[in-house]
Amino acid sequence: MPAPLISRDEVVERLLTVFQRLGYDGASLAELSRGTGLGKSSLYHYFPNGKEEMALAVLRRAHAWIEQVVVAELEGQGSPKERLERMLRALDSFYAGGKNACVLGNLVVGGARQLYQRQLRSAFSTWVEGLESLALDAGISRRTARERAEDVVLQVQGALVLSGGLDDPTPFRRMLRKVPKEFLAPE
Amino acid sequence: MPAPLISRDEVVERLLTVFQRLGYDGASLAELSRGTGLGKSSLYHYFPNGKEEMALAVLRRAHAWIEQVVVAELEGQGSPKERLERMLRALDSFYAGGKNACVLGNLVVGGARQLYQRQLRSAFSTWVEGLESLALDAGISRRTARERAEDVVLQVQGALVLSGGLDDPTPFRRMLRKVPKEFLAPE
DNA sequence: GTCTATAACGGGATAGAC
DNA sequence: GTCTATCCCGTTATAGAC
Repeated sequence: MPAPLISRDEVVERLLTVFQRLGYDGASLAELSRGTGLGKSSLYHYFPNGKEEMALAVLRRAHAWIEQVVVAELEGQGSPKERLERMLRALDSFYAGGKNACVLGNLVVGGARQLYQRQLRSAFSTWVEGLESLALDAGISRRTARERAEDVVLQVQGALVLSGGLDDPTPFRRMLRKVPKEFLAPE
Repeated sequence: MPAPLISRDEVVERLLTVFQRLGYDGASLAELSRGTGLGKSSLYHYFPNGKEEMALAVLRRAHAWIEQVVVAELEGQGSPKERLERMLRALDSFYAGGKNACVLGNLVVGGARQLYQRQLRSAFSTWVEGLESLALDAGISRRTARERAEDVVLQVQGALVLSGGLDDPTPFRRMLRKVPKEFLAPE
């Protein structure tokens, strides 16, 4: 039995980019096949439950990425400002400067919403809680910390929608500069 | 020839709620039929080019709503603060306190994005420009006015995504209270 | 304008060979 | 693990009666 040409993680990564572009309902098996370079049968070998399982794997991958990259940066070395800016740089790169959409945001739409509400909630919560911890580290009061944490995620998501709608990455880039000032402002 | 039971405007309005819930790819003709109470044939009577034309009509309706409700409130009577708050109340009612999604936001996803980029851009622009005018009225400098206007739309969209993802309308409600303070703050 | 029926197509999913 | 072939169903779309 020949070793797979690409790892399962790599497959999930590629599936993610398809769901990110097209959303759940828009991501046909044909596109998922094209995007991964695997035939449909191979996809079903990896994911016996089909598309539903693929999206689930993608959401788990997104959650892991939030934990291992986003939150990890927030909990890393340096001042709160430096840590926040490292997280924003990771987002900037992941979202290609505002040209890509957010998988989570795109999976909140349509058929996927009901199917994956728990996973979505969990992923967003992890992200918010990571930011909340950072705010507390920065000496922000407990109540304000939660609000500012939610505000960051809210502004990232909103910037992606607006930049997508205007077909112009400017709002996203401006958001990246604005967020640190607001997040760390004295109360 | 019997008069139609509901007006074309009413049909478009109902189509809008379906696209708002399910996005473009998720809105099947069966759902559009259910949502309007019209048979498929009747839908094709109103929209000979099918779903593509339905979504176009919905986007035109959304644009008209932005002009005739959102921007109209911004240009209405009263202080800038009052006018902004009237717009936010209109949004609160339209989005059902954060429980509904935004049609525009949901049509930025998937197959619809390429198809309707011009209309989306135009709708978002009208909204931003209405807010920009209000900011200028309120004595905000030209440069800041544009940024604050974009920030409002960005925060509305972000709040809808986050509230949708967390399945909790709290972020949306908090955004409604926060926006007027930021928008009209001294520079 | 609306209905029933149906064509034409694409989507998700499976079977079995290799 | 991957391929080819195929099935079934939902979806889009059209035709024609009323």
